[in-house]
Amino acid sequence: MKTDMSCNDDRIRERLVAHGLRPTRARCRILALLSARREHFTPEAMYDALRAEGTPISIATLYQNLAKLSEAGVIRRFVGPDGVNRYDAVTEPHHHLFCEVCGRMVDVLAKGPLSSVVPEAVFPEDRSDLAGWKIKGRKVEFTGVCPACQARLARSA
Amino acid sequence: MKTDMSCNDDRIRERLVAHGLRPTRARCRILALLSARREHFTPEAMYDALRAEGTPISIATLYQNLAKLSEAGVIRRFVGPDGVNRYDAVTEPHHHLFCEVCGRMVDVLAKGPLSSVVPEAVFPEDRSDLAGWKIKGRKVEFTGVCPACQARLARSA
DNA sequence: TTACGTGCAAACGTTTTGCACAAAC
DNA sequence: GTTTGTGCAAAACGTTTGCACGTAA
Repeated sequence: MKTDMSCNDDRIRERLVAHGLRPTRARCRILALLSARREHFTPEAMYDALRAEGTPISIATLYQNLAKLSEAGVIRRFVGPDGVNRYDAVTEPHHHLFCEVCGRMVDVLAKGPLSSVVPEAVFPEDRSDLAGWKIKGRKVEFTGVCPACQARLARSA
Repeated sequence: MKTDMSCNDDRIRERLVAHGLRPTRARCRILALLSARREHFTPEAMYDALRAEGTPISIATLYQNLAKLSEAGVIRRFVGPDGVNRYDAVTEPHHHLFCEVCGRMVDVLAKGPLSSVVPEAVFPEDRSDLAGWKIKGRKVEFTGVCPACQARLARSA
């Protein structure tokens, strides 16, 4: 029997409180969604997913909370190669893989010597371009076609 | 004496024709602008720059042509970490450096062993996440503070 | 009870589109 | 002469804001 209209997952609730945010209904739903799947939702996709789950929230509340959660550091905002805003709940450093067919974006948590993924060739000898800059972050973003889309394309070809 | 209202630079004209595009006034101006400076213009910045040069084009024409030129492969569209569309006329592979203070974006044409820029640490052993994907592109994007902004900040501190 | 969160509707800035006229071929 | 590009104004899009009401502490 569920009498509480707000957070029913203590893990989620605690994560919010630990970051100084009230564990409200909307925030719990958003954070639960982002934590459950290792997927990089767009605001639109979140709106649809929450509605499909039977816990719809208004689009204004969604945006307001995405901003709050990002500021507080509970989630992370970034922009995909298609220019669309995306969010994730992951805190470990990782990079992204973007499917140019379906637009899906997943994590690259990995892998091997970097040179096997990013050829040294694109990074020639001297580094004068970086001189004088204070580098604070670096991000590697891969673009390609996901297994599902490859299969679908092969079938229709 | 300039009687031709369209392209007066043969290099630019030829580049357009080689890509199957008519060398119209607007296209020549856009491509000339992007070729002249090694800068990554936003649509807004291009609109202002063209107007300042005395060769204004309508905002609709600008967007229409940025789309055409990108499709044809004459210029390249990408999205900065701030989510703003940017364009460049460079065809060689290179990466980008984004100043989080002033928003300026410049090329990183370079440099040294990749590991000196992107620590191997962020790329652990196994590569299973990439399994099944057809990787078509990779982009390294650096975020930081440019020399000018560092100096300005140091002065006001 | 007081501060804060929510949802609606309206506003916003950016990008796209429909259409008449003009330029390129 | 036919096809394509241009510019205006209007529309569409994703995101933000003002405000009245509801919820958390």
